[in-house]
Amino acid sequence: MLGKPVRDRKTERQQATRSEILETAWEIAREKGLAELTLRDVAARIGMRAPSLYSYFASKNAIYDAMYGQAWTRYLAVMDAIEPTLSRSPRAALKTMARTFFDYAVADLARHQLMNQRTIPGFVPSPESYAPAVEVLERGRVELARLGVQDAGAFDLFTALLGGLINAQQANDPGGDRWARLLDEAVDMFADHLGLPESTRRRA
Amino acid sequence: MLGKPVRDRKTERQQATRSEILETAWEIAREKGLAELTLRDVAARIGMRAPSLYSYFASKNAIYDAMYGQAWTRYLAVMDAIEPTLSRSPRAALKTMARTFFDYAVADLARHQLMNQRTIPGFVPSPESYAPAVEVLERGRVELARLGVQDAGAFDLFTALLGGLINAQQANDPGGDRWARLLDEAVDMFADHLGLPESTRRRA
DNA sequence: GTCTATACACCGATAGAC
DNA sequence: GTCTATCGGTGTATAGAC
Repeated sequence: MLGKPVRDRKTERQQATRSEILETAWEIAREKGLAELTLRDVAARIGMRAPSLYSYFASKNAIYDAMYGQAWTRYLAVMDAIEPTLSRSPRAALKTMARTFFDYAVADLARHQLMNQRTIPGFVPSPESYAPAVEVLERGRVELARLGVQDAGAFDLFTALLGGLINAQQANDPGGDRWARLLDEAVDMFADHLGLPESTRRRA
Repeated sequence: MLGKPVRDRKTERQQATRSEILETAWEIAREKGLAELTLRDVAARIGMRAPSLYSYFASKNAIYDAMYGQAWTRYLAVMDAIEPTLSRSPRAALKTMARTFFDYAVADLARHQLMNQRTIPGFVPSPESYAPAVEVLERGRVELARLGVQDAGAFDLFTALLGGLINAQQANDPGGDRWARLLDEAVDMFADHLGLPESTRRRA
């Protein structure tokens, strides 16, 4: 009686192939656009035929779903990295959080579309992949509460403001900074509205 | 020698059919979603076959394009209607403008997707159809300038804020009012930031 | 002149041989 | 597990019926 091996080489191999598929999918999405991703294209780049992908993912949407989960999970890691640097000043911390999310969104159009827009017809993230997105939001909510922003409506206002700036930047000035350079001002506007300490800069 | 008739019955008929196609396309988009629109479906509902539509529109995207133009042109009419009611109070006028645009966007999901999002892969509005959208923006810019908001960045901030609220409402609480009820507060926040007269309501 | 039938290339997905 | 073959769907091009 030899018992079960510690490592399951088969599932390890399976996982490696899944990762390879996802990596290739991201690559194509960045090159050609998220919607232009095709199974035949993904398969060809890794030396397979399209139907073989169904051994690793149940459908094309399942691939999108895994990508969605990856994108949000990776952003959780980004949040972990910046958390220690969050200043004691509420405004500075708000600005860092906003800037970090803004930059992550703007850095990869395809990823941003998948994470924050409904650009793939019929795609709805599974609860499993949605979980990290919820956690990002929840961490943001907690962090803002810590900074003195406890009102639920205020948090909704903050996310809408941030999302609006990201969207405007991506849609109307991709690659530029027309809305990016308004980000700090927007956060100050929000902070002023809530009466957070420090700064009172206004426009003429 | 009879000269050219005053009315061109042929182009009249052609125009009528074009309108019928667009009307049907809107109907399907509202029923099934903008992306689920198919030429075969449109054609079937008006008693045609799909290829026949090519006598009236050069492509499917040309249909989307015409719809895009219609949506923005109709909003111009909405602006005409509310313009006389715009109060002398800058804040009240801002709120009316914001609320009007918000309601128009939220009233028809498919229309909003077409007007304000890039949800159709590969669709880019033609200059011709883009014109009314530009005019809406330009009128908004002029109106805000009249109210004392002359800074270009401030106008960009306003559009981003408004767009963010609309987007959040549609994406996260369709049919509800979680972000709709923040609209007046958001406008006040913006107005406060710019130092516009009247009101100073704050959150705790 | 309008509309249709046909066809093409491409897509996601499935069935079954190996 | 990967393949070939195929299905039903799409947008679209074109030849020709009436």
